[in-house]
Amino acid sequence: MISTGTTPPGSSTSGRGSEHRTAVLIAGPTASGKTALAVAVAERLGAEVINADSMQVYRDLAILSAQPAEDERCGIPHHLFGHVPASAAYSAGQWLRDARAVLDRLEAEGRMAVIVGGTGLYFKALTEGLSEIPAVPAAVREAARARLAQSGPAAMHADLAARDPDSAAAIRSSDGQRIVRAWEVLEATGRPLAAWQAAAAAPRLPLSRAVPVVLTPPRDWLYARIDARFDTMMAEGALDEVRALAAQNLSPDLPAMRALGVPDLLAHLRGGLSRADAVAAAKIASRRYAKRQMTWARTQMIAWKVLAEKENDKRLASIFQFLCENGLTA
RNA sequence: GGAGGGGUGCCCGAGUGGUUAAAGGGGACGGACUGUAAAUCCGUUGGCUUUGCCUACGUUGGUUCGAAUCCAACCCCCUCCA
Repeated sequence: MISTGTTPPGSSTSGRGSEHRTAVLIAGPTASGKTALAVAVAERLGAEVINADSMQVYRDLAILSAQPAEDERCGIPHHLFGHVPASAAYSAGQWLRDARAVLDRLEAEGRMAVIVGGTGLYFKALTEGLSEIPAVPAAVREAARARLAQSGPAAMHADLAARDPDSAAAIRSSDGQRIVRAWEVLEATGRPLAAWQAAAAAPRLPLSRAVPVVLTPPRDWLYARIDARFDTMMAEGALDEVRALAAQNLSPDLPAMRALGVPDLLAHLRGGLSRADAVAAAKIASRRYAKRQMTWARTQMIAWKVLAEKENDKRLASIFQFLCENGLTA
């Protein structure tokens, strides 16, 4: 019940000195101002910043994923930004392992972490746990994808249902991506995905040990910022970034190749779309993504503290008030 | 000035007499979500006093039991000829 703006004194979140919170979690839609807020919080706490954004991990997407530039980091150590190549298919599981390693080190040093990003699933994995599932060999993954491409989602779903009814029942027959996932796990491990997921894993950082905040700025304000920011990205060389990506000849299925703006700018470079149309399409895709993020915040981050204001100093004040209530001072 | 084409819901666009509040797409809005999650997928989208009523296919009028669909006039847009 820390989701109601200002937490009244004496509520369940205060006065329990035994639990100490080791990280500030900052989530929110794209272009909501998370990066600047994270640095400001980290500065005051002597903390280090950890990325929780599925696209900012790719070094080839510095501009398009809006990774903080050197001067924006204000000398504070940043982790898991641009640490993997676009040719890699990163994942929530991989992120959780990477984040765990950084958190372990920071905790050993008695230092706090500010974990910031827009990927709801990553935060969920961190705070609620992610089932331990063996890695699926690349050959199996490719075979599963090939099967989807050939038979289509409905037929593959039917095949899955025959072999693994439990997993299939939880997936729509139109959801190719999840069907493939269930299929490849079954193929690789001989055990249904649903069975693996039924075994809960202990979360690395339960919410009770963190200060979780979600930014939920007014939508009109956000959408205007998204548009303006994409124009800035274009001015900063987004097209060159995509050109460099194209030169690598990567599979279009790779996560980095599907980052917001990449498919549209790629289409433009190949002549299928005017620059103006590509930019417009990228902005629309970004707004739709922001909307999904807000839905996630509203429905999945029930216990998070909601920061609806758009001014950074007000956001900071709310966060530090929350910290004080929990016996932490900057 | 002449010939032809066209004006449809927030936008694009199908529809040429009834089963059309009007296909499809886009946008917008709502939602799902345990390893591609900036992904993938689902729903809603004229109004209301909601088994019905009202408003709606450029405008006005007409034909018809019945019109977005046929006719007339007018307004606007595009192409070609002068």
